[in-house]
Amino acid sequence: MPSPTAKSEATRELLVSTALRLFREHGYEKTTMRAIAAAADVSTGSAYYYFASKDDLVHELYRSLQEEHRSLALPRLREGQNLGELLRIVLNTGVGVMGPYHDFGSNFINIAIKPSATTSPFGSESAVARARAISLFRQAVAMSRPQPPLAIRDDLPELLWYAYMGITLFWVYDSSPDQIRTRRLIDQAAPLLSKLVILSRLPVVRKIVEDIVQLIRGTRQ
Amino acid sequence: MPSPTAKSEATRELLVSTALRLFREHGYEKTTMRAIAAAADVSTGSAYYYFASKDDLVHELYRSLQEEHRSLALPRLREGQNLGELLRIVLNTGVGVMGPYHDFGSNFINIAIKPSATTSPFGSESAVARARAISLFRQAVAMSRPQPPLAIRDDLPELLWYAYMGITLFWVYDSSPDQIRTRRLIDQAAPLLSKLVILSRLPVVRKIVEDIVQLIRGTRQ
DNA sequence: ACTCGGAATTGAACACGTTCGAAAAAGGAG
DNA sequence: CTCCTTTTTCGAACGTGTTCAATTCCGAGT
Repeated sequence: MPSPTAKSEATRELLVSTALRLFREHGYEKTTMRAIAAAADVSTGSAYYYFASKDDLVHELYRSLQEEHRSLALPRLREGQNLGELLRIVLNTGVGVMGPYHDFGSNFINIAIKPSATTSPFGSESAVARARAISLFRQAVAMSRPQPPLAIRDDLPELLWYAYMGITLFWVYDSSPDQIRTRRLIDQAAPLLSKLVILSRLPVVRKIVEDIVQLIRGTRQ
Repeated sequence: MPSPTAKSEATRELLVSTALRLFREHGYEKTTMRAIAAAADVSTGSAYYYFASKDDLVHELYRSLQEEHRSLALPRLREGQNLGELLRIVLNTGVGVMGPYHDFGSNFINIAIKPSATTSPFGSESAVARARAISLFRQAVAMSRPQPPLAIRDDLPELLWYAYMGITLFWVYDSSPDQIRTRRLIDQAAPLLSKLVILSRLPVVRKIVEDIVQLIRGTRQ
């Protein structure tokens, strides 16, 4: 894709929308590159002209879900709620959005985990996407009353995002109908996380929390 | 593999050792099933007679590493050390054993993450392998002085194993030479975890810790 | 209007993981 | 030994993701 713009943008979009539809309708494995290309009335070679790999197409789904998560969650957050409730909303909205794709949740992680590519939630190359995901938690933290202690306020969103990653992992393995167990986990974990934040005010605890924050910061290179 | 024993056991072992060698020498992707079969002087079909998939072969590597981790770590643990030091040893030994395979660390996770198969560290089907991994931490906990609070002693090994999984994830992304950053992380995190355990004695903290333990237990179904 | 150069498209081809039907080897019972 | 079943081996073949040389398309410069 050398030139910045062109009417081939339409082809690209068509491929994305086709791919996402097939992913939703037939799952990850049944949706072959040939099938996507055929459904979009282009050759397989053309599909590869726009997307470097099948994973790259899944990456589009990933971004799409992230945006949907954001646009669904933000309006549900009300200023002044306590952190636990806000977290509950953000997390539940998250698994709600992912729900239709539960059957290939593991493929998500497979792709997300690769240290290469822009998809990985951890790799340095996806710092932008990660920051955007974390900003959702930052918003929740900012809206919460009472406000979390200043000492951790800046790092809390990232920590909460890590927790979200853990819950996502649980979700992948959750074979209960409608992933009801994940919902229960969230309902319990959200207020718990909130309590932990409050706890960090305690003088004894604060020392260690500061150590932990330092540790996390250290991992950022 | 219907019959329990046979001299075909030798063929199986040959395939395993060949595969592990090629994995070590050429990495994950360069080591094709055809290459493994050829190096073991059998047909690709035969390789599939013994192993359902390439992942299955990686699973053998996984188990091999786990045993090596165990047999290297256990003799290094001394009764009476504090938990932080014991943890440091277990964790460092772990990443040490994995070291030679760092280049396909992500493949490990890819395979481990699949909700199917016996490989997954979380899936219910690999309860045995997971229990064995956790037992290494149980040993460390049992040897530590002072002993962790009774309230969490039983669940602590599993929690520590989760921490180990997190560190492994960090290790996968650690591109520093010899994964030195992961070593630093371990050296900091181990005493920190130990301090957290001590903290759980505090009356205020204990309540929440009990909630967390309940939560973890709940996730076990 | 013509040419030219890059953008876009194509379908065949490759390598890989995996499957499969059939054949060879290995036992075991008579 | 012979027959029959079971285990083991084989290699061709399939479907997939991906690559690539070749071709067509299209717009800008003259």
